Amino acid sequence: MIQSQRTTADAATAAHDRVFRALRTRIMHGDIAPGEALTLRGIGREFDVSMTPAREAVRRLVAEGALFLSSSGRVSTPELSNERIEELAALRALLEVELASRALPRAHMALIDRLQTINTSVAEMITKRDAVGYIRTNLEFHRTLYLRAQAPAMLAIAETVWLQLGPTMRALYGRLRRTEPPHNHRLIIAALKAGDEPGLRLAVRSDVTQGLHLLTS
Amino acid sequence: MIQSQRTTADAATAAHDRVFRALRTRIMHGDIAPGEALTLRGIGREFDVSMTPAREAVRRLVAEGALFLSSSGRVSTPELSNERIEELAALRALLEVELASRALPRAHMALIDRLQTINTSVAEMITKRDAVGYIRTNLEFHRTLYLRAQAPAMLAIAETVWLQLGPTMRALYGRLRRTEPPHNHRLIIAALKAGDEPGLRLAVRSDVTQGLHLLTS
DNA sequence: CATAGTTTGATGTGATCACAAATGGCAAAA
DNA sequence: TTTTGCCATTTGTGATCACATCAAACTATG
Repeated sequence: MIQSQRTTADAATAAHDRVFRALRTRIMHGDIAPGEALTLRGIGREFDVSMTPAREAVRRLVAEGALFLSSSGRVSTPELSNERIEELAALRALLEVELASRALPRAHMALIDRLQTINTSVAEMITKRDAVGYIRTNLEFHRTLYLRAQAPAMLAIAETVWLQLGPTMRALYGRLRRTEPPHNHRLIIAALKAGDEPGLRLAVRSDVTQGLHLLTS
Repeated sequence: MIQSQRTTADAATAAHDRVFRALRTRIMHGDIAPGEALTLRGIGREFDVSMTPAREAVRRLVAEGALFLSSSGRVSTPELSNERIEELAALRALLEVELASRALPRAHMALIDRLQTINTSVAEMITKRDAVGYIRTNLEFHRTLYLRAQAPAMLAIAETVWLQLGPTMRALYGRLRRTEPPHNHRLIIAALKAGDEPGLRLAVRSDVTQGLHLLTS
């Protein structure tokens, strides 16, 4: 087979973008362990593309902080120091409290219903001890809320923070053995219903930083 | 000439990284106007590399939001809407107030002296009406302060925001005809000297958002 | 003169190749 | 047994090419 590339105007996305999106979702959801190595040829083989699109996807992910590039050019998921984890958690708190606060005046009943539905899934993942599923549904909960903030740049930055924390969160929650339903999520929903901004800010901050406390202990 | 690539262990940085850094600095400092188009072959010709490193550099910059990628793959600097500018300014305020606050307890006299020196350059650029020089020295002022916060992830995100605002700031300050010295910078320095955290937060916020007000008016 | 169709040049994309460096395993020596 | 040196394989990098697409200039037609 020679030169059977997809055309750019194809219904399907360009190859490098397809690879990029797939890897990004995988990393954000914690499918890949911290420190796990990736090779360009390996990525190319998996997605049935040459090294070129694989390299471009990797470059984008490195730029987002989702992948770590060693001095010799080898790529792997990052192994975060405790200081870095604390800093990223602080960033989440800073950004997500602001996003939630901006979403509050726009949060109508339909949104709250949807959040409650997602929250059911989150609880289900916890009881099933499905770490990846928990991370995925938990992020979906947060993203659904923040989309209402109408702040795309801020949301994009929050997502890159999630991305950097992805592999570490997986390793963290994978070790965790708890079955409590998501208490803070219910506080968030309650504050949304009540239009209670200080309560909402506090609930979001607690939800975001609770994972950190589990680590330092 | 065939296969005369630099080796990765060379003293010189890899080609794609060299191109990336050069373009990034250019964009952040406002050397490139909003909406200006770039071509891979053009970049390659300018830096004397092939399309491959040029493409990788562009991919990284697109991932950082420094460049806009049209649906047909053409790249250009972004033309920001007013909403986007306001959002990015809000992000700057959020992040930089936090960074300054974290730097405050670590700010010793040597740092303050250096900030004052940089501030002299800033004032000089203003009187010379050198827009690019003003942006460069102004960012140097902020970066010098925030480096003391010991929060690399947060500083990195603040820099990507600067990057996105680069071309627009240039267009903005280029139109601007003012010769006032940087008042807010002096407030920042005074607050640092006094160890006055609320004053510092306010001064940083004012400094960051004042540019916005010049736009909306 | 204006507008629609056409064509030519420019541009991005992905595949493939040659090369240098790094990595890991293996063997030989202490 | 441990350590050191060497070699083969793997891996990233950059150049080059063929191709599809796009944009702009140009031409023909009304």
